[in-house]
Amino acid sequence: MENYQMFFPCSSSMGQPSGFPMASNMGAASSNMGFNGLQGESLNGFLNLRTENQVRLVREEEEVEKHHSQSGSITTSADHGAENGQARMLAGRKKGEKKIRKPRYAFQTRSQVDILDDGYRWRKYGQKAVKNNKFPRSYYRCTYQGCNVKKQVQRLTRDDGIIVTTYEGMHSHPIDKPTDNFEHILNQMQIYTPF
DNA sequence: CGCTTTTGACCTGCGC
DNA sequence: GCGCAGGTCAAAAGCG
Repeated sequence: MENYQMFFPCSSSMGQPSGFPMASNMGAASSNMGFNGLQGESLNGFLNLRTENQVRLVREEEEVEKHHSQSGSITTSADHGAENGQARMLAGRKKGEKKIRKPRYAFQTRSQVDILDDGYRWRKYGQKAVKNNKFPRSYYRCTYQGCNVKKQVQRLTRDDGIIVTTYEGMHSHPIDKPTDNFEHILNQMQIYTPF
Protein backbone atom coordinates (compact mmCIF):
# COMPACT_ATOMS: atom_id res chain seq x y z
CA MET A 1 0.00 0.00 0.00
CA GLU A 2 3.00 2.17 0.28
CA ASN A 3 4.78 3.62 -2.61
CA TYR A 4 8.48 3.45 -2.26
CA GLN A 5 10.59 5.67 -4.32
CA MET A 6 14.26 5.19 -4.37
CA PHE A 7 15.78 8.57 -4.17
CA PHE A 8 19.31 8.89 -5.36
CA PRO A 9 20.25 12.50 -5.15
CA CYS A 10 23.80 12.25 -6.26
CA SER A 11 25.32 11.81 -9.62
CA SER A 12 28.12 9.42 -10.35
CA SER A 13 31.10 9.12 -8.14
CA MET A 14 29.91 6.27 -6.10
CA GLY A 15 32.60 4.49 -4.26
CA GLN A 16 33.31 0.88 -4.79
CA PRO A 17 29.98 -0.75 -4.40
CA SER A 18 31.20 -4.22 -3.71
CA GLY A 19 30.04 -5.49 -0.42
CA PHE A 20 26.93 -3.47 -0.26
CA PRO A 21 24.90 -5.43 2.20
CA MET A 22 21.63 -5.27 0.41
CA ALA A 23 23.16 -6.51 -2.72
CA SER A 24 22.00 -10.04 -2.38
CA ASN A 25 18.34 -9.51 -2.00
CA MET A 26 18.28 -6.65 -4.38
CA GLY A 27 19.83 -8.91 -6.90
CA ALA A 28 17.54 -11.75 -6.16
CA ALA A 29 14.56 -9.58 -6.55
CA SER A 30 15.53 -7.75 -9.63
CA SER A 31 16.73 -10.64 -11.67
CA ASN A 32 16.53 -14.34 -11.69
CA MET A 33 19.73 -14.89 -9.90
CA GLY A 34 19.32 -16.68 -6.65
CA PHE A 35 20.91 -15.69 -3.45
CA ASN A 36 23.11 -18.50 -2.36
CA GLY A 37 24.59 -16.87 0.63
CA LEU A 38 26.30 -14.50 -1.65
CA GLN A 39 27.83 -11.28 -0.67
CA GLY A 40 29.49 -8.38 -2.22
CA GLU A 41 29.95 -9.11 -5.84
CA SER A 42 26.30 -9.70 -6.40
CA LEU A 43 25.66 -6.02 -6.51
CA ASN A 44 25.28 -6.46 -10.20
CA GLY A 45 21.78 -7.51 -9.55
CA PHE A 46 21.26 -4.25 -7.85
CA LEU A 47 22.95 -2.36 -10.59
CA ASN A 48 20.47 -3.74 -13.00
CA LEU A 49 17.91 -1.57 -11.37
CA ARG A 50 19.48 1.68 -12.11
CA THR A 51 21.57 3.70 -14.38
CA GLU A 52 25.01 4.69 -13.40
CA ASN A 53 24.11 7.95 -11.85
CA GLN A 54 21.09 7.10 -9.82
CA VAL A 55 22.59 5.49 -6.85
CA ARG A 56 24.65 7.02 -4.24
CA LEU A 57 26.45 4.74 -1.93
CA VAL A 58 28.28 6.56 0.72
CA ARG A 59 31.29 4.76 1.92
CA GLU A 60 31.74 6.37 5.23
CA GLU A 61 34.70 4.52 6.53
CA GLU A 62 37.48 2.97 4.59
CA GLU A 63 40.09 2.01 7.09
CA VAL A 64 38.75 -1.44 7.58
CA GLU A 65 41.07 -4.27 7.11
CA LYS A 66 39.76 -6.82 4.72
CA HIS A 67 40.19 -9.77 6.97
CA HIS A 68 38.08 -8.12 9.57
CA SER A 69 35.20 -7.37 7.35
CA GLN A 70 33.27 -10.50 8.08
CA SER A 71 31.05 -11.09 10.97
CA GLY A 72 32.04 -13.15 13.90
CA SER A 73 34.84 -11.02 15.10
CA ILE A 74 32.66 -9.19 17.51
CA THR A 75 32.19 -10.16 21.09
CA THR A 76 35.29 -12.16 21.28
CA SER A 77 36.15 -10.24 24.34
CA ALA A 78 34.53 -12.48 26.90
CA ASP A 79 37.19 -12.58 29.52
CA HIS A 80 39.49 -9.68 29.09
CA GLY A 81 36.68 -7.25 28.62
CA ALA A 82 34.55 -8.33 31.46
CA GLU A 83 35.60 -5.64 33.87
CA ASN A 84 32.39 -3.73 33.60
CA GLY A 85 29.50 -4.31 31.36
CA GLN A 86 30.02 -1.83 28.64
CA ALA A 87 33.58 -2.71 27.99
CA ARG A 88 31.99 -5.14 25.65
CA MET A 89 31.42 -2.32 23.28
CA LEU A 90 35.01 -2.63 22.37
CA ALA A 91 34.40 -6.14 21.33
CA GLY A 92 36.34 -7.26 18.38
CA ARG A 93 39.50 -5.49 19.21
CA LYS A 94 42.06 -6.64 21.60
CA LYS A 95 43.72 -4.34 24.01
CA GLY A 96 46.04 -1.96 22.38
CA GLU A 97 44.49 -2.72 19.06
CA LYS A 98 43.16 0.14 17.06
CA LYS A 99 39.46 0.45 16.81
CA ILE A 100 38.10 -1.21 13.76
CA ARG A 101 35.14 0.14 11.96
CA LYS A 102 33.31 -1.70 9.29
CA PRO A 103 32.61 0.27 6.16
CA ARG A 104 29.19 1.79 6.10
CA TYR A 105 26.95 2.37 3.19
CA ALA A 106 24.15 4.85 3.17
CA PHE A 107 21.35 5.36 0.74
CA GLN A 108 18.19 7.35 0.68
CA THR A 109 14.74 6.07 0.05
CA ARG A 110 11.58 7.99 -0.35
CA SER A 111 8.94 6.35 1.74
CA GLN A 112 6.18 7.13 4.16
CA VAL A 113 7.12 4.29 6.45
CA ASP A 114 10.25 4.10 8.51
CA ILE A 115 10.71 0.39 8.30
CA LEU A 116 11.67 -0.79 4.88
CA ASP A 117 11.37 -4.52 4.60
CA ASP A 118 14.56 -5.59 2.95
CA GLY A 119 14.00 -9.24 3.63
CA TYR A 120 16.25 -9.61 6.61
CA ARG A 121 15.11 -9.77 10.18
CA TRP A 122 16.22 -6.92 12.37
CA ARG A 123 16.02 -6.26 16.04
CA LYS A 124 16.01 -2.71 17.22
CA TYR A 125 18.58 -2.09 19.90
CA GLY A 126 18.57 1.63 20.28
CA GLN A 127 17.15 4.95 19.32
CA LYS A 128 18.76 8.32 19.66
CA ALA A 129 17.82 11.86 19.07
CA VAL A 130 20.06 13.33 16.42
CA LYS A 131 21.29 16.83 16.47
CA ASN A 132 19.74 19.13 13.91
CA ASN A 133 17.15 16.57 13.18
CA LYS A 134 13.73 16.41 14.70
CA PHE A 135 13.43 12.73 13.93
CA PRO A 136 15.23 10.12 15.99
CA ARG A 137 17.68 7.66 14.53
CA SER A 138 16.95 4.01 15.07
CA TYR A 139 19.59 1.33 15.41
CA TYR A 140 18.97 -2.21 14.23
CA ARG A 141 20.97 -5.40 14.30
CA CYS A 142 20.44 -8.45 12.14
CA THR A 143 19.01 -11.24 14.24
CA TYR A 144 20.50 -14.05 12.20
CA GLN A 145 22.79 -16.05 14.39
CA GLY A 146 26.36 -14.98 13.96
CA CYS A 147 25.46 -12.13 11.67
CA ASN A 148 26.56 -8.80 12.99
CA VAL A 149 25.22 -6.56 10.32
CA LYS A 150 23.81 -3.34 11.64
CA LYS A 151 21.78 -0.61 10.13
CA GLN A 152 20.61 2.81 11.12
CA VAL A 153 17.42 4.35 9.92
CA GLN A 154 16.81 8.04 10.00
CA ARG A 155 14.37 10.42 8.48
CA LEU A 156 15.50 13.76 7.18
CA THR A 157 14.28 16.90 8.80
CA ARG A 158 14.40 18.80 5.58
CA ASP A 159 12.28 16.33 3.72
CA ASP A 160 10.47 13.97 5.99
CA GLY A 161 9.56 11.82 3.05
CA ILE A 162 13.12 10.64 2.78
CA ILE A 163 14.55 7.82 4.80
CA VAL A 164 18.28 7.49 5.14
CA THR A 165 19.41 3.95 5.79
CA THR A 166 22.98 3.19 6.71
CA TYR A 167 24.26 -0.37 6.58
CA GLU A 168 27.31 -1.58 8.38
CA GLY A 169 28.73 -4.97 7.60
CA MET A 170 27.69 -7.65 5.21
CA HIS A 171 25.16 -10.41 5.54
CA SER A 172 26.82 -13.77 5.26
CA HIS A 173 23.58 -15.68 5.04
CA PRO A 174 20.49 -15.89 2.88
CA ILE A 175 17.50 -13.71 3.34
CA ASP A 176 15.19 -14.90 6.06
CA LYS A 177 12.04 -14.18 4.20
CA PRO A 178 11.01 -15.33 0.77
CA THR A 179 12.46 -13.16 -1.90
CA ASP A 180 9.16 -12.41 -3.49
CA ASN A 181 8.49 -10.42 -0.42
CA PHE A 182 11.12 -7.93 -1.30
CA GLU A 183 10.36 -8.28 -4.93
CA HIS A 184 6.90 -7.21 -4.10
CA ILE A 185 8.29 -4.05 -2.63
CA LEU A 186 10.47 -3.48 -5.62
CA ASN A 187 7.49 -3.79 -7.81
CA GLN A 188 5.92 -1.00 -5.87
CA MET A 189 8.99 1.09 -6.09
CA GLN A 190 9.20 4.01 -8.35
CA ILE A 191 12.78 4.26 -9.32
CA TYR A 192 13.73 7.85 -9.39
CA THR A 193 15.12 8.78 -12.74
CA PRO A 194 16.13 12.35 -13.28
CA PHE A 195 15.66 12.10 -17.02
C1' DC B 1 6.84 -17.98 26.95
C1' DG B 2 10.02 -16.21 23.82
C1' DC B 3 11.11 -12.54 21.01
C1' DT B 4 11.01 -7.55 20.09
C1' DT B 5 10.70 -2.74 21.39
C1' DT B 6 11.37 1.00 24.52
C1' DT B 7 14.22 3.87 27.09
C1' DG B 8 17.50 5.68 30.37
C1' DA B 9 22.15 5.01 31.53
C1' DC B 10 26.61 4.45 30.19
C1' DC B 11 30.75 4.52 27.18
C1' DT B 12 33.79 6.49 23.61
C1' DG B 13 35.58 9.88 20.56
C1' DC B 14 36.24 14.47 19.45
C1' DG B 15 36.56 19.45 19.66
C1' DC B 16 37.41 23.26 22.52
C1' DG C 1 39.46 18.18 31.59
C1' DC C 2 34.84 19.15 30.13
C1' DG C 3 30.86 18.92 27.44
C1' DC C 4 28.57 17.25 23.53
C1' DA C 5 27.12 13.87 20.17
C1' DG C 6 26.94 9.32 18.57
C1' DG C 7 26.58 4.56 19.61
C1' DT C 8 25.45 0.54 22.64
C1' DC C 9 23.72 -2.00 26.61
C1' DA C 10 20.30 -4.08 29.28
C1' DA C 11 16.22 -4.13 32.23
C1' DA C 12 11.53 -3.64 31.79
C1' DA C 13 7.52 -3.53 29.13
C1' DG C 14 4.93 -5.00 25.19
C1' DC C 15 3.20 -8.33 22.06
C1' DG C 16 1.79 -12.55 19.48
